Amino acid sequence: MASGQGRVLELAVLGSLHETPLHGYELRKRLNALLGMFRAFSYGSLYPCLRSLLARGLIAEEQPASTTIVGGRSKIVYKLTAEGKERLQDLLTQAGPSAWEDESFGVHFAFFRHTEAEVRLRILEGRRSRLEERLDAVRTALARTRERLDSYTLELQRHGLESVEREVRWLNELIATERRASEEPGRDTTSTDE
Amino acid sequence: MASGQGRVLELAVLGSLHETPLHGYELRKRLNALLGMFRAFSYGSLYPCLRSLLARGLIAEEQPASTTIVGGRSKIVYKLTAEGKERLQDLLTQAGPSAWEDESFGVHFAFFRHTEAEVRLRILEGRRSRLEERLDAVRTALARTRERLDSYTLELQRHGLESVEREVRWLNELIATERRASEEPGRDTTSTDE
DNA sequence: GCGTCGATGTATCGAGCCGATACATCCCGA
DNA sequence: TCGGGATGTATCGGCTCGATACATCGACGC
Repeated sequence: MASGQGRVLELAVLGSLHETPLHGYELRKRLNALLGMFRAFSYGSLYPCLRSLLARGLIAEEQPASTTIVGGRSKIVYKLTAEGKERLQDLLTQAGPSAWEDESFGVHFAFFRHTEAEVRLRILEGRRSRLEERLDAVRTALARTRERLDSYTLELQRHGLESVEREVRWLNELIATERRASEEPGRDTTSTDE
Repeated sequence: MASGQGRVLELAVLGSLHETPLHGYELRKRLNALLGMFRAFSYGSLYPCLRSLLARGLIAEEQPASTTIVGGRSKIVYKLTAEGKERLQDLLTQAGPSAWEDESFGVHFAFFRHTEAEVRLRILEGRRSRLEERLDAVRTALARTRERLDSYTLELQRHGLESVEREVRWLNELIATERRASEEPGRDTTSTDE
């Protein structure tokens, strides 16, 4: 168990490499463009993660192949191995708290294309109850202390509450869409695999 | 420099204790109610922080005082020292990137009541440019890869973009309000100190 | 030709922070 | 009376970030 390595980053890397082989620098750029609004991975976590994945045989270095030896600029291109693809499918199938917490939800969502419809639905719903829990907690706390709060604190609470409420509405729409798509006779959005 | 201890948590603790003395458990509850929507501090960072603050003389243990010795339940109540108040004023005056990043902005905002009007304005504006930077980056990246993206990724981007745009509009309103208040002749919102 | 500046690229280190966990006490209801 | 849930303090392993170091490449002016 010495690796651990934070399932989120692992999923993000595996998922990205599933599309096309990449080297570290480019991988980071893609990831941060993909998730730009939610999080930003740093080299300090990316490189250790790549090393761990390499050691576990989930990714492999791609030979420069006679064609690409132009400059000779050192560049290590990684690609997914068969085991890596299995592991990716595994991670994509997991619909637990680790899929709908703040830091991980975005990453899971970003790869929904490769996720089964049923799992998508469970993650969406899990995310929604997570947010509703938080909403309840804050609303309760707020009700007990409303008088004592100054206008800035109040405004912060109001803004936070509103943002989360909006995300819940967003999730509601997504869930409805998913339900409609899965019940619809003709079309199947799942597109079995790649 | 052995302490460091993450200025954000330090500010949060000092700011909370400025209102009233508290013990760890209660402190955490207040903090997480105050910032519920944005972050949640854990004991794993809170207690080390308290220890560090104690060692630096910024907070002190409060004697149970003859009145409160009812149960005898071990409980360590901390209060701000004079040095602690100075340090708090110091932290509240800092308007640097450390004040408007994702993790810290909420905390700074929560204590705006104790912050000078000028500093408030600079933090608000700093936060806004930070978000606008991010907006630019993502929009640029999006424009270059739009065709290649599946509908889920696109939806994620759209939602993220929209959320950040909303926060920018919120900041715009706050900034306008601040400006109006500071230019207004009669009222002064700053309320010099406690 | 020559310097240099910014983007590309790999990599590590210190330090902060979280989640899980352990342990103890108090109080309330079945 | 007994167990569970809130209160309360505390630590540990391990992940992650920000800063930093180092090297090469291409383009630009001069």
